[in-house]
Amino acid sequence: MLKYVLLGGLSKQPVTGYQLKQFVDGSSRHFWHAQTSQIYRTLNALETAGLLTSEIQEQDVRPDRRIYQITAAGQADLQAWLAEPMTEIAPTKDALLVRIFFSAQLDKATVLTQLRLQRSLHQRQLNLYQNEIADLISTQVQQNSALKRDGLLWEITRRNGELAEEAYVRWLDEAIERIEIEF
Amino acid sequence: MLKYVLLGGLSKQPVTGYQLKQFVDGSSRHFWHAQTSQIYRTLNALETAGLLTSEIQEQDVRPDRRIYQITAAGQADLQAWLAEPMTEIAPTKDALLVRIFFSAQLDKATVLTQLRLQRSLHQRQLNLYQNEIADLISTQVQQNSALKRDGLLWEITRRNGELAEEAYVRWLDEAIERIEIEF
DNA sequence: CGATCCATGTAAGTTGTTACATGATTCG
DNA sequence: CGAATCATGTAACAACTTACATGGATCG
Repeated sequence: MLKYVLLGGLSKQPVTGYQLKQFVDGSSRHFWHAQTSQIYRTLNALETAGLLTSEIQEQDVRPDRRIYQITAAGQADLQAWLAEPMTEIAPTKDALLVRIFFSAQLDKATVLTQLRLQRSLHQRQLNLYQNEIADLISTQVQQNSALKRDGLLWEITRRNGELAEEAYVRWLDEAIERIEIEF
Repeated sequence: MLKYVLLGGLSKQPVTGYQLKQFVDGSSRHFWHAQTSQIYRTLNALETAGLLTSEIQEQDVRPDRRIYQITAAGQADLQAWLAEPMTEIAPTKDALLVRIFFSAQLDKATVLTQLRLQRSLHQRQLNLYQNEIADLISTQVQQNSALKRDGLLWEITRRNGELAEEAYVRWLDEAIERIEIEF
């Protein structure tokens, strides 16, 4: 799966591993993430498989860098994967839900502190989607009109994050209220 | 993390690996899941660490089974973990969002088919939360009044699934409409 | 009589995390 | 002058997935 995130990130222009890491920490952070070490290992595997090539670009000021470029085989693999119908829904792994589910022995104050802290974190994430990320996408599209089709998809992806965080914050508010009264 | 799901599943009564697998495929499915093989391996590790013990129970009709029981050390470890404040939000990994983000080269019909299929799957999941899972929790609590505190937490966890799926379906409806018009 | 349930695991492989390692440049 | 940014990786470990393996009992 990281494979396709990287191929996707390379599908527009050749970039470095470092730039892909920034993509994974930035734009793609809310639907896929990875550590630097894993990115470089996956890039090596993709190069071995012939889905991308790389070459070193020497630089005077900054350290030399390795530029990765997607091959025709890589593009074909990516497009085939993108078109594959998904017959399942994405599984969730959420440590907060695990904790809540088993928290019957904890005292009320501990549970409430946990939920309130999460509320502030998710509220901040919601603001990020509504402001910084929304602005980023619209400036990107305005600067390059060739990205109109991409821009729509980025906006749709962003909107998923916004709606998901909205629902999560609403759920936390509900949960806090119920715990206060019934726990 | 699976560690705590298993300790949590064992915190009420001793059960078998098979029953834990059913728990992981059932009630805990929407916040944590695992394969059978991983469950048995993790149970071994937990036993080695002294967080649980096991003994074989012979059965006439059915195959013999190994019953796992949490130790005092296991209970302490679990409670300490439950009380730990979470300073980050759960990261998302969603292959549909990866696909949508990079789908600019695909044709409209393929993208719409993808989204509509996902809509039907998430709608079904939403119904599950609203009906089967809600009923399951309320019958469990009615049958055993000692589970009132647990029942509230289970219900809160279920409600997270319901709100999340509601938001996801709403997002898919929005996305389908925008793609139909603007893509 | 075939599918499903009960019940437990091993082996091999892939994916992901954490820690470590290096070193120049630019910004405040 | 210290922190952050640019830039790339290795090593070790932990977590997770997929495939394989077995075999009786029950249900439709």
